[in-house]
Amino acid sequence: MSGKRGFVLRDALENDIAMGLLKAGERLDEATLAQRFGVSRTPIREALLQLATTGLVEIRPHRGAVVAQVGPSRLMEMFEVMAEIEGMCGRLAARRADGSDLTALAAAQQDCRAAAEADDTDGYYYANERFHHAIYQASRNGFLAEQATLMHRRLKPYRRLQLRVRGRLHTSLAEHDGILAAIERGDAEAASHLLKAHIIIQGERFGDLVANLAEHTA
Amino acid sequence: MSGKRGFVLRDALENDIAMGLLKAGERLDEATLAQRFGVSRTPIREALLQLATTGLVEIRPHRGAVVAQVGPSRLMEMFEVMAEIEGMCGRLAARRADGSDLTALAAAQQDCRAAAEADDTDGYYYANERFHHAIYQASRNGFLAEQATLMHRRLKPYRRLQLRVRGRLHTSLAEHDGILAAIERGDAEAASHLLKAHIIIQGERFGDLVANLAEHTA
DNA sequence: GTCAACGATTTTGTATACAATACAGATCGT
DNA sequence: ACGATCTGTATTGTATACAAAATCGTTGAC
Repeated sequence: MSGKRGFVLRDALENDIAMGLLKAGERLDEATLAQRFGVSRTPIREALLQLATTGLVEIRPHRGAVVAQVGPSRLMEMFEVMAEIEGMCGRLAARRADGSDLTALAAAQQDCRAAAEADDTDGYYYANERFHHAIYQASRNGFLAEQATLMHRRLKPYRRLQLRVRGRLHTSLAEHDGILAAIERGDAEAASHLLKAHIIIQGERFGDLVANLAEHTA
Repeated sequence: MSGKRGFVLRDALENDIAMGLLKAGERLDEATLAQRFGVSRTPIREALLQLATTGLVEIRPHRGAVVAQVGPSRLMEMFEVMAEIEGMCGRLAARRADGSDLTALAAAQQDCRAAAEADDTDGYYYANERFHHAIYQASRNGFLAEQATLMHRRLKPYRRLQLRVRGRLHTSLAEHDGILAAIERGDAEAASHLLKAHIIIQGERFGDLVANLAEHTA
C-alpha cells in the first residue's frame, strides 16, 4: 500500500499529475499526501519543492501547493520552446549520430509503426517517447538531452490527450519517417525543420482542443 | 548579521557560487551553512534541493551536497544550448518587440557602452545582464524568458571570469550593437545568428581558458 | 609494514514538535 | 440587516530530535 521506500517520491507525484490523477489547479495538501505515501511531511515537501522548481506545481507562500495550471497561451509558449529544442536535437543528431544511435532510432520507429497499425494509443505513446528520447541521445549533447527530457516530461500530460485525436497517430508516424530519413542521410536542416514542425503541430492541435472546452486566463 | 528573513536563501547561495565564494566541487555542509545564515538545517536543505534541481549543486545520496563542477566538455554543451536559446529569443524579439522593449534594450546597451568606456568590468557585467534580459523579455514568450534566465544563471560563474579577458569587453559591446540593430530593423534571422555567435564565442573562449589551467575529465 | 575489518564520529535523511500565517465563521457595532 | 473585526482553526514554514548511513581512525592479523 505504502509507496516503496527505495523509490523516488517525486516521480510518483509527477506520474500522478501526468496521468491526470491529480488535476490541474488541484490543491496538494501535505498532510494528506504524507499519509497517502506513508511518510512524514518532510519528504513530501521536498518532492513538492522539486516539482515547483521544474514548474509542474506552484507553491504560493503560506498558501500551499497546487498542480500548476498552464493556460492555453502559456502552453503555446512551452510548445514553441519545445519545438526549438527538439529541432536542435534533430540538427545535432543528423550531424553526430553514430551507428548505435541510428539503430535505436530505427527500432523505436519500428515500435511506433507496430503500435500505430494496431491502433494501440498507449503503445504508440511509449514508443513515441522512446523515439524522441533516442533523438535526444543522438544529439551527443548530454546537457541538451537532459533539458529535452525535462521539457518532454512537463508537456507529458498535454501530449497524451492530444494523441487520442483520430488520425493524429498515423500523421505522427509519417512525420517520424521523414525525420528518421533526414537524420539517416545527415541532413541537419531538414531534420531540424521537420522536428520543429512535428512539435509545433502538436501545440496547435492542443490549442484548438483547449480553446473549445475551457477558459481560464493566466 | 543573520540573513534577512524576508529574502530568499536560495539567492544568497546562488550568489555565493556565482561570485566564486564557494568554489566548484566544494562541500556544502548543512550545519555550517545553517549556522552561517542563522537558520536551522531545514531551510538550508530546501535551498540546496532547489539548487540541485536547477543543476547548480549536486547532491549525492547520504554523501552531501557539493557545488556542481562542470567539466569543460559539459560546459561546452551548456553553451551550445544557451546559444540556441538566446538565438531563439533574438529571432522572436526581432519579430515581436514593441516600443517599450526596444527602449529598454537601447537603454541597457547604452549602459554597456558607458561601462565599457570606463573599463568597468563589474558595471559591464550587470549592464550586459540587463541587455540580455531585455532580449528575453522582448521575445514575448514568458516561458522562454524564464528558461533563458535560468540558463543565464547557471552559466553566470563561468561568464564572469571570461569577461576579464582583455579586449573581450569591447568585442562584446560591438556584437551587442549588431544584435540591437538587427532586432530594431526586425531582421529575425540576423538577430538569431548574431546572438548565437555571441554566446558560442563565450563558450569557446572559456574552453580555451579552462584547457590552459585545469584538468578534470567528466 | 600493509591491508582489512570493526567501531566511533560525523553527517545526511526523516519524523515530530512548535511557531507563524492565512482562512473562516461568529460576534459586535452601526 | 449588512459589514468589519476578532477569534478559532487549519495549514504552512521552521526548528529540533531521532535514525540511518557513510566516513575516518584504530586495531588487529597476516
